[in-house]
Amino acid sequence: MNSRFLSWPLAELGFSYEAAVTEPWVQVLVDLPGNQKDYTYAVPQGMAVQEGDVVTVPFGSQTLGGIVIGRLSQLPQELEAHTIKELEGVVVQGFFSPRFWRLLHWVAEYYYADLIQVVRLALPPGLIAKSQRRVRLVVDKSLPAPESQFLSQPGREVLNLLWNSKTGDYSYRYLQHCVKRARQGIQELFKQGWAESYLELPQPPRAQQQKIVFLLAEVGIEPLTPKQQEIVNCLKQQGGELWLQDLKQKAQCSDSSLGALVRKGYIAISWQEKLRLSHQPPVVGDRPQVLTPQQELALGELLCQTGYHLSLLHGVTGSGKTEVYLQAIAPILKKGKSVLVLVPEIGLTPQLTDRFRARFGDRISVYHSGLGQGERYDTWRQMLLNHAQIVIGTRSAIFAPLPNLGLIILDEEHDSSFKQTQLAPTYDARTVAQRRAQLEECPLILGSATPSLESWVRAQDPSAGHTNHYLPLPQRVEKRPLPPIEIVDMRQELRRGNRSIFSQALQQALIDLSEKQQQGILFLNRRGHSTFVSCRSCGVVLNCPHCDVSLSYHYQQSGSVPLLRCHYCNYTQIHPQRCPQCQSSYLKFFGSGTQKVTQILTEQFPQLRWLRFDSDTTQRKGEHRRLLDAFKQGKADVLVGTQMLTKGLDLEQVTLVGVVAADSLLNFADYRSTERAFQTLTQVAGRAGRGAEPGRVIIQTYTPHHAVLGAVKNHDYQAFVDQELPQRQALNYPPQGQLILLRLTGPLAQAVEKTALAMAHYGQKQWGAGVEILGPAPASILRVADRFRWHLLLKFAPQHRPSLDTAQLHSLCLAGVHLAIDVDPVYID
DNA sequence: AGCACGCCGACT
DNA sequence: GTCGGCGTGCTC
Repeated sequence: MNSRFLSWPLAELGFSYEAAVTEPWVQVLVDLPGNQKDYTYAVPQGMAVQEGDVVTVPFGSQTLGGIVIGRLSQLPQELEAHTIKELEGVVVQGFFSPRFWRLLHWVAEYYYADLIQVVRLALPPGLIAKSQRRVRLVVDKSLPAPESQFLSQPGREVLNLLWNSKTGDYSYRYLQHCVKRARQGIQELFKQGWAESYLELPQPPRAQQQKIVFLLAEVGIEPLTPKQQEIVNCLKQQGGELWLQDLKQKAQCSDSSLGALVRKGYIAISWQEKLRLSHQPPVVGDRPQVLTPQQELALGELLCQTGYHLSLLHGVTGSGKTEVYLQAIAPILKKGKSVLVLVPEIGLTPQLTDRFRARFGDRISVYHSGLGQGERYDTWRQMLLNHAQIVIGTRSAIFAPLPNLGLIILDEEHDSSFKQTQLAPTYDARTVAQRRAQLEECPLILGSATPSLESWVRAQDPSAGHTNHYLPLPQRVEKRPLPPIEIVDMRQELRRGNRSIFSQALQQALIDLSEKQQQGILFLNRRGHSTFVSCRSCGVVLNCPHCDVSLSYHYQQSGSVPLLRCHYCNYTQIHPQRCPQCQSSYLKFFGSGTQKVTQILTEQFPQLRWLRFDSDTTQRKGEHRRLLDAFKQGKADVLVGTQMLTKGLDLEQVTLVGVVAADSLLNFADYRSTERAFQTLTQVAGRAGRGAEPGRVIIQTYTPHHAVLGAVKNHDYQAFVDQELPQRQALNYPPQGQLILLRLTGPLAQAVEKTALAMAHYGQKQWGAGVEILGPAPASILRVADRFRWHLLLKFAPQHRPSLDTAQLHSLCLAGVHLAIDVDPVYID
């Protein structure tokens, strides 16, 4: 008997035997790429199932893996009982530990996201090897072959194939690829009782395999349709073999057209183990270094922590935070526990991973979104093994399923890439890390030269008792000085007749650089050549057709076509010869980007060799590292780049840092702009003088008396806090108050605006006086990629956090309008 | 992911 | 009409 039949009467009569009877249905997140829904299954009698168990379920014609995300005592209304299938079996019990499961629930609740979206973050793609449907002969092969006149053509072909194979057994899929209308043929064999279908049990996860497509022939007997020809051409161009996924994307085709090609014998599809590319260059082993007294002090404090603790390691640039991490990790590993290290971007910090690897060897694994599928799966499997290890990863690695966690470290904790902005859940790895550390009862270390105000306040919070610690490292290692910072007033340069983008001081510093054979960095936060193009005759500015922003001018190299590109939606067009409005040929470029700076360098300082380091030049995988290695080996004198330069690069030979224009950092409109400007400038300044030679920093600006510049110049974090914190407190912004941003977007301006107004109206009634609603207001750039954007900002004291009814909010959205809920937003644009 | 379904054009 | 080709949408 089946538990469904036993349970129904109870449910219908409204009995609840909660303690004695487990719920008859479960919600299962099926392991399906891109699937957002959960599916309901019946629990067979005698099967003990819990949240977090990995199960196999029948799904369509296949058997798939999934994870139980909830139990149901009642069937959802829209489902009919007879459509519900039973769970097939439990593969692993207690796959997520109860505390990890609680973390996921907490994240879903805090960020107003569906549990399913959170669970997905913690699961690797291809959770379970899918079980295969197979067909095998059940006739005795020592007897003569069965009479096949009862069969149709496909039936005969299938029988033939099976008969001639050694085992009389093929996968359903293989038969279908070999034989036209194989389905029909197989059915006939079943009817005759000559064959049966069975499920190959799910294998324990094996080496990750992917489908690969081989080109067998360019010309064949059967003619091709244009679509098929296109696929063949595409495959040929790629060298005759390509991963199925890539081919489908490149040739824009579906599997039905590929199936046709297989039948015609042009291509073959098979499984192949995906190459794992994590062959890292070997690193020389290294040993713990002698610590400075300050490092010693901080480490001492960290080493005596047991249970949950939060420490802010506030170390100025070059103060040796990494060495403190390394020495804090060693005893944790000795105790047999694992360590999670989060960094903003793996690609930007190869030095950090190298350093860890040099110290701890193969106990390190790296986990981030840039990994290939197989690599990621392997790393993830590795993490489940219960031995002490270190995982270094980016934001999503905070959900790494490490059992027995002994320490979490967030390096460069101020970095905004720890916050997910667009996709739900809009989590902040810093916040999640704190919660996870509490649940795992382990210490958390936040490290930065420029801590976020939130973390700084939290670390000093007297009400937190003795769990919160502020650990300063105010000096650089080996008594190296922090570089002196000069603020240069560009208005005066102009008055003195210097129209160059380089001030006198910076020009002289660049000349010195080449004479002393030293290296320098030039920073500005604009890529491309010019930020906008305008017509001198009619004054028109060339704008993106899809966004309310100007197009940037990109000039790659002499010989290539100059382009106009939108930095918001990546729309690209060829730079026109003439003004599209008045046909004049006087188009002028304004605003400097990295390309223009390198161009001017070539003109004015031909002896200096430069490298450009921004998202245009580092798009290809491994390009970061290649550029940095080239620079380190002295193949260039100057590194010209954007924001990326600020992220923890440790380049010992750099003595000069020039900020070409600080103003674009100072003039942002949102409440964090001052904090961001302070962080960016301090970080980029910190790249200078990290080696034996002292450094020098030149910051060019049109607003030299801006208060932030004063704090940056004096390396004075406290001064920055003293200016900024009172302002935040006065207006109830974080860290005092809390924010939730409701982002509304849609293709129709009116619909978005109306929705925003309706939502504000609803909120006023619903959320009470403790919640201040700012807006609704159009975003600073109203239209991006043909979507209009409106915002609603909720501001409240932590105790007045509203409970948002997300279903209700979504129902307020007019047709085509999308709502994204961003809790603790970092950018409000 | 895989499979059915339905639409479309080419051919009996 | 029928068949193959091909995109779309559903799977508890």
